[in-house]
Amino acid sequence: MKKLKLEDVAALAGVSKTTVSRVINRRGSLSQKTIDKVEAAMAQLNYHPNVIAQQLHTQRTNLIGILVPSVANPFFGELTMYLEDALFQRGYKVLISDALNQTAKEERYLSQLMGHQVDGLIIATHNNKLEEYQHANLPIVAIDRFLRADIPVVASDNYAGAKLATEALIQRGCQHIIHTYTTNPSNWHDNQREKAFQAVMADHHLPAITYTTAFDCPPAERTARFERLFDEHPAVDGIFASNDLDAARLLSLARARGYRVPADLQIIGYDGAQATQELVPELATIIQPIEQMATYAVKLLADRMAGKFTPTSTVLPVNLKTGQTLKTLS
Amino acid sequence: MKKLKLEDVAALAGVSKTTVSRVINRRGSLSQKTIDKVEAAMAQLNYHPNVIAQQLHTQRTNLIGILVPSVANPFFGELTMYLEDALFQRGYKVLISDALNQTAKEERYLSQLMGHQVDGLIIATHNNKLEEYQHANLPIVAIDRFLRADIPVVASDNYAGAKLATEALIQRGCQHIIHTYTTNPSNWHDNQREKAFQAVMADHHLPAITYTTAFDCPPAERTARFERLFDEHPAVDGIFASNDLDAARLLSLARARGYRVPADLQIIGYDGAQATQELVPELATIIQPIEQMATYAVKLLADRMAGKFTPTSTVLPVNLKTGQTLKTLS
DNA sequence: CTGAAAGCGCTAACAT
DNA sequence: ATGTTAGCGCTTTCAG
Repeated sequence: MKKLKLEDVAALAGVSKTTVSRVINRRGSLSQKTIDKVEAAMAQLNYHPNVIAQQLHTQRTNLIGILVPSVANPFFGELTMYLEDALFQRGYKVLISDALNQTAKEERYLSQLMGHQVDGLIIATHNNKLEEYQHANLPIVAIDRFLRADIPVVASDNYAGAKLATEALIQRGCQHIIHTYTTNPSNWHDNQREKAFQAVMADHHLPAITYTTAFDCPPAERTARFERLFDEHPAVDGIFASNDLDAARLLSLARARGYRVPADLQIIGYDGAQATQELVPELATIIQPIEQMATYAVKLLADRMAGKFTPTSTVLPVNLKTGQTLKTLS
Repeated sequence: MKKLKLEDVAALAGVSKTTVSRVINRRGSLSQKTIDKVEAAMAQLNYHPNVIAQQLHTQRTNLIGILVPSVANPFFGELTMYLEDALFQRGYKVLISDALNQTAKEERYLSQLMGHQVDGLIIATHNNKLEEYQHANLPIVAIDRFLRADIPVVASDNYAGAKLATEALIQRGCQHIIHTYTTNPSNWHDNQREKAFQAVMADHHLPAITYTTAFDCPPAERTARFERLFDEHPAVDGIFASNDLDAARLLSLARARGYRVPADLQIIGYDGAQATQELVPELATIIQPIEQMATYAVKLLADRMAGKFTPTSTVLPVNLKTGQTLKTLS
């Protein structure tokens, strides 16, 4: 099967390439007769325009690159799904890139994505080497992380969420609360969740204990770290884990050690991806508005691409989901 | 910031466009001096070649489209991650498309993917309208579903997996076993897991009870269906759920009804995605070799694109993961 | 209303 | 070892 060109259609329809192009793009003025002829010819040949050639001219690909740490993580999987859907509705297709916490891979990606292969970029990864696209005048939107002053950020209300979580534990009688969270290059200097945790604990005159793990820490090591948490704080009666995967891990470690949840120990996570809620329905958590975050990010990106004014930062509200890992308030 | 062309670099380096092109592609013979000059010029201008123009010439995009039901599902999220990684290593980028169980969306996608915007396609969705790409001479590989005689399939050993699951329950004393699975256009005529379940049950002279849900059944309705399962079969003592999300759902419904797991009721799921194992570590399941499935699919696609011979069907082995939802064998 | 011709930015013969 | 020239398939002035 040889490649069909505009010319082949033109020849069959007995018109010029220009006319066929006009019919395809519904541009200029055509007689109905010509339109019919051309469309018949296209159908007969099963002709599909060569998108690449079209793009060469318009210099647009209608492709949006999205960088995530890993779609295998339920939160980012769901985020990706909503991003993809929102972009699809605006006529864009999605070039996905799983950074897999590998800085090298992410950098290669960024450099490849330049040269106008994508019309825009949505970034949700941690370990960005900003220099790579420092000079790119590519519209970019970041999700939940500050990249550069001129890149708009869409995030959920991390401070309010962490406050909700911490207060939920305190209200239910916890005295010995530990906060676990993941450190990464984009939050080490300004972690809203940690700040809220510290502030709420201070308000209640409680000691604020914190355990951190690196963003690229492998699962086994992460478990070891949490085992140590229980070794060092056997009297812990409340845990606020900054993501649901860690919360679930802590929950099962605690049960294995004989803690009764929520009687001895209460646990609350963070994220609230749909799949997580279905898999671990008993887990209390802070639900981020994943769909809205995606929708806003796409809207912002579209505005940027259209050269419109965009807010620097967009914060969306979160929700507390109680569950059997928390006591019921009397 | 205006657009940089090969010509700008050539001018700065004091050579011709061709030479710059040769330097970029490391083709032909160049003097080291020229190479240095050109690379300095590129660096100074922060020049990135226009990928679209390159593609117009080669008629290849190095883009592979992948169609999945939803990356928000841990199994497909993980599959996507591995596919992406394997493709990236071969120099391809991934155009992702979440069918979201919407036939209409999937069809629009398929038609857009034609016109040589992607060099190949990996399909893991259920509701394909094959006619759409009937005429496309696009290399395609399917994952876990038969699409057409000339499209190679990569799948895990569904028959062996279901056999393992069913026998695990029987070995542990289950007498009243129910199999739940999802029906979709690609398995209604030949569901290996259901067949294995039927066969093993028959071998043991046990009644084979089956509950099905449609692939596009919303979560709430799915839960209702499972509630009915318990209403109609209160004496159920073993459940083999054909995916882990359903298994987890059944587990929590059962606990809510007062079943002790595994004393009264044993449950085993299917899929074994990493995230699921971390979130619900107690769940016994059949682990599909997701990474290998992805690797093979990519290898097959690469072979197809290279015009090489490829097997029609590739079956990969699965593993039983026991867990606290099964009794321990004495 | 339609066609001829000039590019879009790059690569690959074909010179030199 | 390097430059000149002719396209890749399409869109778009500019004529008619």
